Amino acid sequence: MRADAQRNRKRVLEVALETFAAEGLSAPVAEIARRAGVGTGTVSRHFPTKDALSEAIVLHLVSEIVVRARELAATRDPGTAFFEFFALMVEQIAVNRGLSQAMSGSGFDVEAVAFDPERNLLTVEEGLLAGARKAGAVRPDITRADVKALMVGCLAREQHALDPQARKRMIDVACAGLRAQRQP
Amino acid sequence: MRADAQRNRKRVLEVALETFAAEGLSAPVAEIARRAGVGTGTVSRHFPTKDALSEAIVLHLVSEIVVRARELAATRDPGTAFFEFFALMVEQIAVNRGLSQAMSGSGFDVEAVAFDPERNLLTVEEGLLAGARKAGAVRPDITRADVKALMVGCLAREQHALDPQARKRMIDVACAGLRAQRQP
DNA sequence: ATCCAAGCGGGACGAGTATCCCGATTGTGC
DNA sequence: GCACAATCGGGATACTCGTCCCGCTTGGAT
Repeated sequence: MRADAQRNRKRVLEVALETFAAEGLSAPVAEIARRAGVGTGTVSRHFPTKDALSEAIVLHLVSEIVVRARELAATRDPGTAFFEFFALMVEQIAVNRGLSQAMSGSGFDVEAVAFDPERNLLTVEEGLLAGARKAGAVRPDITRADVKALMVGCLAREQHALDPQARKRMIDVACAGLRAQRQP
Repeated sequence: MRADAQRNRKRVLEVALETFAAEGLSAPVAEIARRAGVGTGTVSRHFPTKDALSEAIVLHLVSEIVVRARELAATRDPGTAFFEFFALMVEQIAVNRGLSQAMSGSGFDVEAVAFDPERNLLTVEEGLLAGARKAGAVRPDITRADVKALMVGCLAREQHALDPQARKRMIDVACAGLRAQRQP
């Protein structure tokens, strides 16, 4: 691959990351091209479709989160690891409008991307959840889908106010719900 | 208004309700016209824009929910009233894809519609929440936006499985979080 | 039965967007 | 330097929708 092509590819990726984070997934490809200082043709040559572009970005972000999740799993007791992971996910995704949309379902399928063997977020997540369940830190009937749904709830909170205190409160409420035993 | 015009208006409203519930808010107007057996012109004459159509529908649904919420407020103790209202909202909205989208923010503004004086969902909701807070049934720092965010979370759960048991569990988890006191 | 305005159907139009294509340009091996 | 293939830019194309318009139809009052 020619050096300029490599530069352009990297630049498009960076700009797309920023743009999707700021404007959401509906940002036009032409806008990304403009900001990156290239033509639309250059974008679509490197990433044949818009989905291919978003996937490349998400793949990168997910792989970063997986690293931090593994650290948590290794250095904390099961309960703490799980709840810190929950907060970490929400904090990371909350500042990225594109990721929020993807999580909330109005976008492409994050799960499909997350199945990539080397970066398997799902496995780490399941491991953290299983550990927390076993340690009695979360109710035994909670599933991964429940956890994700609560994350989406925390992210939805951002629509009303970008108040960090409100975000913390939501995370706290969600975690309290996961922890509590079933009501009699 | 001529009798046939009245009939058509009603039919369009009914079909649009079903269609938005089943397909979501992105269902084309032309599709609604087709199902209603009328031309697109007929739809846009009765409802000048697509938003006007969705608003008419939401207005109707909200007014129904408000009636039931007022009943709850009148016949239950504050805590029970609030939690049953929470479950009621989720159950009602979960079966309507259009409403779910509107709640999750990827649509028009439900809050604006809900401000309609005679059908003020917000007031009832705030009243139920205040009552529950005062009775010590929910943590004192919870706001209406927090409650809505948790509802969105419960609705997000539906994307993975339409399992009624999972829905109940999510509602239970969310309510437990609202109830619990802040972690030390 | 007649008339005519209210109402209707559905095609025209325009906006927004992703994708493809091709003539112009530029990096790179020799 | 030179040649040429890889790469680029951005206009052309195709598609989906919402909204508007206009010639035809029909309800309902007389």
